[in-house]
Amino acid sequence: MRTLDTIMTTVRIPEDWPTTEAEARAVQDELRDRVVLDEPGPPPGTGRVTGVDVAYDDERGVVAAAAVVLDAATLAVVARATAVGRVSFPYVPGLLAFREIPTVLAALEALHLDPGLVVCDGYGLAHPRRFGLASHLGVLTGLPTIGVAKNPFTFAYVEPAAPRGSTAPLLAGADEVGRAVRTQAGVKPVFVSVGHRVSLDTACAHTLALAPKHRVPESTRRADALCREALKEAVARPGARSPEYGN
DNA sequence: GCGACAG
DNA sequence: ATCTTGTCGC
Repeated sequence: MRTLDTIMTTVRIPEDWPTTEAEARAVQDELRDRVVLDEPGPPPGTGRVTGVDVAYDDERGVVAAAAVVLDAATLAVVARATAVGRVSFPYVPGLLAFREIPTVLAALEALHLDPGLVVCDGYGLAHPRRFGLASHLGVLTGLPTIGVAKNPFTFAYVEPAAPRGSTAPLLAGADEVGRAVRTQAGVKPVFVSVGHRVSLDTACAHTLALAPKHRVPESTRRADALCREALKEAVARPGARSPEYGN
């Protein structure tokens, strides 16, 4: 048995990618009703779960994404892919998807296998316009997606009880837009929301199953480590993959 | 108008 | 996200 290969690719930002905040918000308003909310989603502990994450070198305008596929039952790594490109949008709260999606899409496509449930680092429905990164990625790919964030963003939440597995609503006014999930006893919860084609209960169950030893899901931890590696490599050896990172 | 604000 | 040393703990 040899080391698992990592597929590496580069990104080209679409010609019609939004340039201004107004354009980006318009895209969100146009795509938001394509989110599917009436499917339960894949059962936890079966099939595949894929973590995606992105790392940046804003000085050089370089971005790297990683997609790591896990066996949902064992959490063993099944496949990995990375993509490197140029930053496509500045960080603007509420518009994170426009900064992360081109590179994440390239990494997912490079996988050449069904990713199963995609776990994003950020939010889905818990978003000012109910269309965060996870929902956006779901609509673009048709894949079931969820968002697991490390911070409550602008939302209010009730502190979950101390035991692992405790949950409490994440609130936008009176609406439960997500859930605070305690993945480790006595440790700050993570904030789970529905992306696309998955129920909130299923999203929370997957999150708990993916975090048996750490606060953050194993999928996200693996993707985080891999995209950082890819970014280092890309900055150290520009053009090693293809000229100008594809752009 | 001012501050807060996923990554 | 990223900048950053040492340090306590499994």
